[in-house]
Amino acid sequence: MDYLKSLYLIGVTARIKRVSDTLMHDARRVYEYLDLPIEPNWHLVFLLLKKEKQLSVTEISKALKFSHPAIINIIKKMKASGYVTSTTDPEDSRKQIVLLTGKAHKELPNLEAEWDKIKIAVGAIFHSEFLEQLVKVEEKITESDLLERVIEVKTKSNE
Amino acid sequence: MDYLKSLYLIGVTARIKRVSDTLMHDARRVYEYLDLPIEPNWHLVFLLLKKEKQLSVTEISKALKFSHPAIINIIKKMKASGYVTSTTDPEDSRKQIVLLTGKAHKELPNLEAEWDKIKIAVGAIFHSEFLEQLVKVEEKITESDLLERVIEVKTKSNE
DNA sequence: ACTATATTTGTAATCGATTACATAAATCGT
DNA sequence: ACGATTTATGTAATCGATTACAAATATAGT
Repeated sequence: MDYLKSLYLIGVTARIKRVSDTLMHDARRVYEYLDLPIEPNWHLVFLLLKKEKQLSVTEISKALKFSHPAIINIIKKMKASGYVTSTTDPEDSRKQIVLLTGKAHKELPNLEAEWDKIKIAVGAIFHSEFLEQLVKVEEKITESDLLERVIEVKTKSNE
Repeated sequence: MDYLKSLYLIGVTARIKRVSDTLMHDARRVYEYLDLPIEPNWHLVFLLLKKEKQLSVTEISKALKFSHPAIINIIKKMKASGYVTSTTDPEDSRKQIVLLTGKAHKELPNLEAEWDKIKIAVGAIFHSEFLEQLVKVEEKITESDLLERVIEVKTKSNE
């Protein structure tokens, strides 16, 4: 009864987008419900900076695979909320070095307790079999993206 | 070396979004490359209307799981390109009945030949094992969304 | 040393789609 | 039959993120 599912390969892109959008939307609702004083996106920045101590904007954008303007925007908001500070790199004055504040470190244990709850809920939706398949899809896309594959198909069809 | 992958369940949402965004973006590039006179989104509307002959805006939005303003926008553009027409339902003057034009039916075979190429390329990225896992994820989300699951986890943790 | 190129950051414009809001028409309950 | 509610379409505002553009600094090649 699900039209998109009935299309198999034709509908798969739309279905992935639907899952993705639903998840992003629900994540915001979860953060509101849990009364977390941060946005879902900040989560990954927190974890990354906790691990790496200090990183430039570009380094964060590469690690999280967001565009750099997206990271600049997130950092701006996190700074306004007092969770990060940034200083100009003395060795390369183009770079902004971003790091967590004392407030961030103080609140991290509480945030982590809440993130653990979300993680359990996420784990109930995505089992390891899905994760394994997702890795394979990511590898396929990295190996050759959709356009390259279409070009290949088209080339072969013209032989 | 991939930070998001190293996070497993914490990064899975961001990774799905990345796959989804990449795919949507690549689809546009593919349509440009193939010189198709339509937008990727129209594909599903074409197929749906071909099958059902005529549908209202709401029926299309439900079948494709897009918001109704998104469908209105797509239909507006498809109409401007001469692929669909719409008339007011004589039995319910609120409804717009949308159907494919002669031009659409005439061009469908060519479009379908191009869509087949894309389908082969998509099939090389998403194997049946992924599709099976995706169905399970969709079922899990339909069964209980992320917020409900977090509420459940939280309730249990307070016992 | 100097010029061309690459990198980093920041801002503006754009995009695709959603939620919120508005209006008209149909349906339901009394 | 009529008022209240639901449904369908349409528009505006908003959103999150991207691409395009700009400016400053660092690096590389000659």
